[in-house]
Amino acid sequence: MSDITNARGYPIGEMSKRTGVNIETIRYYERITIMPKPDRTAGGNRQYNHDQLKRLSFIKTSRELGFSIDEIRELLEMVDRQDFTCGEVHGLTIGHLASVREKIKGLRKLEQALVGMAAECSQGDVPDCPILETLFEERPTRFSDT
Amino acid sequence: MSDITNARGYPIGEMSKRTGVNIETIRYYERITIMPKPDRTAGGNRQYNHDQLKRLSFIKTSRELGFSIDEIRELLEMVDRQDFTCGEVHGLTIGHLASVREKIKGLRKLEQALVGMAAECSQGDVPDCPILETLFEERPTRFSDT
DNA sequence: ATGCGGTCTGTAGCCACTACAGAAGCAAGA
DNA sequence: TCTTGCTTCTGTAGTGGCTACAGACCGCAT
Repeated sequence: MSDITNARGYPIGEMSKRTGVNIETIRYYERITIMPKPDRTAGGNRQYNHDQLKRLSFIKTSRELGFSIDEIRELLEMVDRQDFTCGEVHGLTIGHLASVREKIKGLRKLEQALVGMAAECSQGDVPDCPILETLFEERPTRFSDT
Repeated sequence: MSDITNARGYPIGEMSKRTGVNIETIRYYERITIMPKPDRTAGGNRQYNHDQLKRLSFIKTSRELGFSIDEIRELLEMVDRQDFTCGEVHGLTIGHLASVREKIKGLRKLEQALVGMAAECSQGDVPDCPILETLFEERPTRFSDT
């Protein structure tokens, strides 16, 4: 728990604890080259530095925000090359925001459809169910092209 | 376009056109046994009947409503065995509805976070971006545990 | 020296498809 | 009957973003 640990670098488990990213996932990120190959101990164990911790944390936060790995790769490449402008990053974010809103819209429609079906249902012991009837319609008007 | 086609059964392409399910996906559904093995022509091509068309259409609609393959399998098994009650189906639907609402909630939070980040951004030509700064925070308060 | 937990590599599995390759079927026209 | 051209066939591998092993090795405390 001293800063010597810090100076020596973080083993992978420490990285995992600090960021909340699974150990297997950290190695996966290295394999797909969004995390760099870290230093190794004499015995071959990974040793990360503080920059790498920040990078992993960046990836984690971005994933939580729903950015795809490719989008994150793009962001990180801009950061690495130091040649991004605020406008570019903004654009990427807005684009992602649009797709999130699309997803929400889709899920809302879906929610309404489910609510509608459930409302028609008696919930009784009878083997006669309006939900199944809806699902068995050949061209359910519910989802036609709204 | 006559009903003779109908009497002979539908080839897989016709099934695909009528339901909007990809041909490869129809074969996949057969492989994972949520669609039955259909009859074959002398030459070995699949020939579906009307019940199978209805079944595929059921699967398609359910997928559009976000039911997982396993949930659909469960519904279909109840239908096949004829031993479901309206209450059971209702339960499955309500359970699914809850998970859809969870997803919407998550996406809304995510949306707000993105909006917040984007709002702070000047969108200018400067290589100094509050969005990236947020992403690089070690423990972004934005997502801590709300 | 020993024990025990952390870490290593490599591979396979998850979900729900999708995308081929290369061969064979099928219907219509010449 | 033959050809043309579309459809369908099987089997396998790839997608995204991890996750889960197995079996061996590392590193630190006692």
